[in-house]
Amino acid sequence: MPSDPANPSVITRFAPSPTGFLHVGGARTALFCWAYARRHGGTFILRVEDTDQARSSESATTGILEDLAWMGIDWDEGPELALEGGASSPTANAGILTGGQDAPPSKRSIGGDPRSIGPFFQAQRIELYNEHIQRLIDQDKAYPAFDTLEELTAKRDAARARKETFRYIRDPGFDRDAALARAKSEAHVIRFRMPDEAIHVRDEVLGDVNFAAEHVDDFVIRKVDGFPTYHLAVVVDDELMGVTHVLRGQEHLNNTPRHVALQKAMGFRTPVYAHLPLIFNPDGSKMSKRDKDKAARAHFMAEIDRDRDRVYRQAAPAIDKGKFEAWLGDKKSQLETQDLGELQRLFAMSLPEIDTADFRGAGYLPQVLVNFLALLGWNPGVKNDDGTDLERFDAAYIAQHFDLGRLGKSASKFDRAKLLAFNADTIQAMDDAAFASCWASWAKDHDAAMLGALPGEKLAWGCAAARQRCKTLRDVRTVLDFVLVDDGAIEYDEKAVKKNLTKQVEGEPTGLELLAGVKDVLAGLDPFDPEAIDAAIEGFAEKKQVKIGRVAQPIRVALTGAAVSPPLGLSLALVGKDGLVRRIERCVRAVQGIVAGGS
RNA sequence: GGCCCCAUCGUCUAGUCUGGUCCAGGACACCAGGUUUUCAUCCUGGUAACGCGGGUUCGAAUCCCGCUGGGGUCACCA
Repeated sequence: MPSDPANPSVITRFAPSPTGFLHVGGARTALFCWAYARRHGGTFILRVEDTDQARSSESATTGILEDLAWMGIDWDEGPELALEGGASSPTANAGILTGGQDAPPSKRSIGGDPRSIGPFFQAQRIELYNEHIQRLIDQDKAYPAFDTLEELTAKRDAARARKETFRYIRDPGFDRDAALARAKSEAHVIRFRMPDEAIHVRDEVLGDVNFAAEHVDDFVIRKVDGFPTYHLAVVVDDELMGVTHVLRGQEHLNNTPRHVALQKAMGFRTPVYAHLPLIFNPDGSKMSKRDKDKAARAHFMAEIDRDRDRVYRQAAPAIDKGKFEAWLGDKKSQLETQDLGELQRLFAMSLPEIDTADFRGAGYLPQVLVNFLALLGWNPGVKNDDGTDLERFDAAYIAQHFDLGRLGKSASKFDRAKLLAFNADTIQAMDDAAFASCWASWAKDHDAAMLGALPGEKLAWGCAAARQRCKTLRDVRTVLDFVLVDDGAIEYDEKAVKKNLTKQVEGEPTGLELLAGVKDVLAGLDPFDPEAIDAAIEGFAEKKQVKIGRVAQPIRVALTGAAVSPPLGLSLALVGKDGLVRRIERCVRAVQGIVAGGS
């Protein structure tokens, strides 16, 4: 890893708050923080901002750490995460496919605390924050305040009614000693005494940004529950952990003057700031959990129109009926993430992907997501030999070339079609064996049914048959769906039957006749493998002096009900000889019935 | 509404700092052909953008101003 002499000790951090899954926006921030540290041979810290006691959870923390690791983002300092061993784990795959730049095989976990700067959970650092808060109070740079939430809300509403901006105004008759005495026995927050001066922020992406003094008020630095607010905690931790570069979303730009003022007041350094452009939905709205909720509701509304009872029956294992009804009935309500996840699995719905875990579940490859995310707001500015822009690269490339100078300023819309195309291209570039192992490890968690239907050599056949037809790992399910269908449950497409089985061509046998004929050839085949099957079908067509399509298409109809399937040899081998014979016989009977009934 | 940020094809963007090589390049999507026993893959070609108005200049996508539009933020959330 190249180290930059001008920046001998770059330290970056990603500091998620564990209130849910890792949002793609957060994932990109983490990626850039990681890449910047790697590029400069520096240190990347992961810190968990769990000062909101009510909303934080341990499971969310674990989920975020795992999603980062899945993308191949490893942190030098922070909570430890044990890596799954073995080449089949998603994490190991990420490493292999991104050029093996991740943890060496000997490294079984990421994180740690070599500099003794932890703990990395803010909830465990309360005393540290209190020391600094006390110092600010002692220096008269902060003070206790006793306003109730109701009072503040009332003032805010009043300001809004007057069409003015609410600013917290210190009581003109404020008496410091009295306030300190009162604070000993009364619930209170601590507010920072914002200096009466304009704040200048230098941002590596946006340039110079100035905030006039009157627009920043005395903000709370310690809540009534004793926990610090984000502003205080982030400033103290960044200083104590030696953070030199802060890369974060542009929604934080307006917080920066507060942080700079706090740093000045406490005698801290101001890190280099780089505010990253935001990421939106294609329609310009925010990418939020809500999108999933809305899509799911729309899906169910449509389904219920068709068959209400079936939907309720099918949903039953995932969600309480009352809860389900209440949610469907109230467009403003939102389902809990867990319930929504269960329903999604049960109904095999595809909902808009918002969180990293969504993309993982939908069958996107980690290196593709990383590539695509990097392109949202950054690009290497390099041409390929053929004159096209370089836009396909892996995490290792980003780690070697990422720089702040090439960050964009304007927000971008998340184009799933392009991500899908990238994913498809990457799958097309894999060989069948690599695809098979990649899919199998994914399917273990996300499509156990299909994995179970492909024992032994069928896994390789199935993946070879599906790969070229897949844009995501999940697509294997759609492509090979005919394998899972019961032999006796195939529904025949009318047009396909007419075109390929019953249509009469002067001087040639019908598809139905050819199908019946080829059945005997296939039934006697041993071994029943793709090569043998293809050879047998070819031989049969030759003997009957028809083009191969005249034989192939009827078989497809018998196999899948439609005139579409992966290559025949592979497809037939997947269903197996017995299944195939059953399907052909059933198809012949069904079509003969149609012919007899119709004439 | 106050404050702050942003503005090139439908979308992601190159080009903007260092004005001419740009009647603006690439990618995805879309459209039209071609290859293929089906589907898909694949190949070829095409449509398509400098938000508007003023400056500055011999010359502006590039510099300046205004307008318009979009976004962020205004919590004892982070």
